[in-house]
Amino acid sequence: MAILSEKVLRRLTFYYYILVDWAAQDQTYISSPMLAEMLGVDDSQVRKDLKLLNNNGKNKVGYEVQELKASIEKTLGLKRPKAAFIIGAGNLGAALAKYDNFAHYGLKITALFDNSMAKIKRQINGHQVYHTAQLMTWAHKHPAEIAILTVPASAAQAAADLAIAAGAQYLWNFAPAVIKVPHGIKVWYENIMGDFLSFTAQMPS
Amino acid sequence: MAILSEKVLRRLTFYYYILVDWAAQDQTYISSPMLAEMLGVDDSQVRKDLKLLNNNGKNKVGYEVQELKASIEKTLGLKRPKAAFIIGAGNLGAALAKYDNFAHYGLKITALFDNSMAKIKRQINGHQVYHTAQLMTWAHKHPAEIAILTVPASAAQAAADLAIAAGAQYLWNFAPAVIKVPHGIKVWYENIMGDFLSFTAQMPS
DNA sequence: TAGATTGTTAATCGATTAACAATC
DNA sequence: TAGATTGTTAATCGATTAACAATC
Repeated sequence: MAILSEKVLRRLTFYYYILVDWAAQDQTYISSPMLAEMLGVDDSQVRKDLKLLNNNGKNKVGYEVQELKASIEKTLGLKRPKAAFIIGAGNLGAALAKYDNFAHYGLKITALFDNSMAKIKRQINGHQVYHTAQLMTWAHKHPAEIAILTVPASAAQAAADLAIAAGAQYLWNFAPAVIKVPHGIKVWYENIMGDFLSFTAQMPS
Repeated sequence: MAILSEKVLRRLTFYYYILVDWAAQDQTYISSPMLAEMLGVDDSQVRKDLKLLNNNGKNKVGYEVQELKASIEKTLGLKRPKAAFIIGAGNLGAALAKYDNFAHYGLKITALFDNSMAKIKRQINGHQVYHTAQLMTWAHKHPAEIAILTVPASAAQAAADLAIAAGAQYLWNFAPAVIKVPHGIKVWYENIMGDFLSFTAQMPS
């Protein structure tokens, strides 16, 4: 299968949300114009996207809901287990550690790390919080390919460097900061504050 | 000023993060090749973006850091106060209510609302949690243009309908669900789970 | 001055939309 | 059958990159 663009992947997740809903309501088929209307995109776009996953629709009725759902699950790797540690045990880090839904999507949180002595030794939703100085040793015993960075902007680069040294190859960065990483390391900017700003920038002043 | 595309706005937030950092280090100028390198985009892209804000660079030295920072702050409306209520006082809602940084970006949380009796009457970071049945009355006295939806997917549509009835025109939706809204209402999908899925879909299986 | 940088136009690239024959 | 829908190609649209004269 060809590599899917970020745009396509993002739409796939929206199709998926809708399919989960339709499956729960025992709907058998869904058509491209229906999906298109719900997402606000063109229906030919939907058909193209689904064709990329080698799904075939039926004329007059559309696509089989269960089949399509399974196909997106496979493409997005929902069944593939992935381990991650969290650096930054503040509010956001804790919220993510409490978010049990991650497990449904294949993500397993191994532990949290923080610089603050006040936070270590606590447990959050069954996950232990350790001092960052222990991360290298921990990651050696519990390898994780993903690091979740929920630190302040000023600590983001140091956290990224540490995560990479500990073997993480995918950084999910929630800090409002641009970080520099070696070639081959992937960074996803979960730019919540930035998203908010671009959202509100649409408002009339 | 022309309406800025979502792509441009997103880049502006990244420039902003860098400028905050450079300003803190008392740097006077920054050039487009420097910004481009940090963001991984073309330098002509940077110059185009900055030109959209009517910023003028100086040959040989680049752009004035403080001036550019102020200009982006103005464009993104960081100084314009905006009120929001949160529907869903679970972990994510609580994390957002605790995130004091919002205030720096002009967002004021007025209150939280939840369906669960167990959660109401609590305070989170000084913000009161009320029952959703009280939202209409509350919003009448404390109008807010933004509603932050941090409910489970199954409750997303109902929360959206309620928020709109209460006068919100901008919905910041953290629930993994596609919602239907009347024309004129803006929705921003903060698709954390979806972002994670598109991120990990890049991984080799 | 020489050389780095801006501002801007033209070229390229990729994503979205339109259109329509084929299908059941 | 008639009509809704798929699958796919062509056309359009928008965003990114390349190129370079002008500048200080």
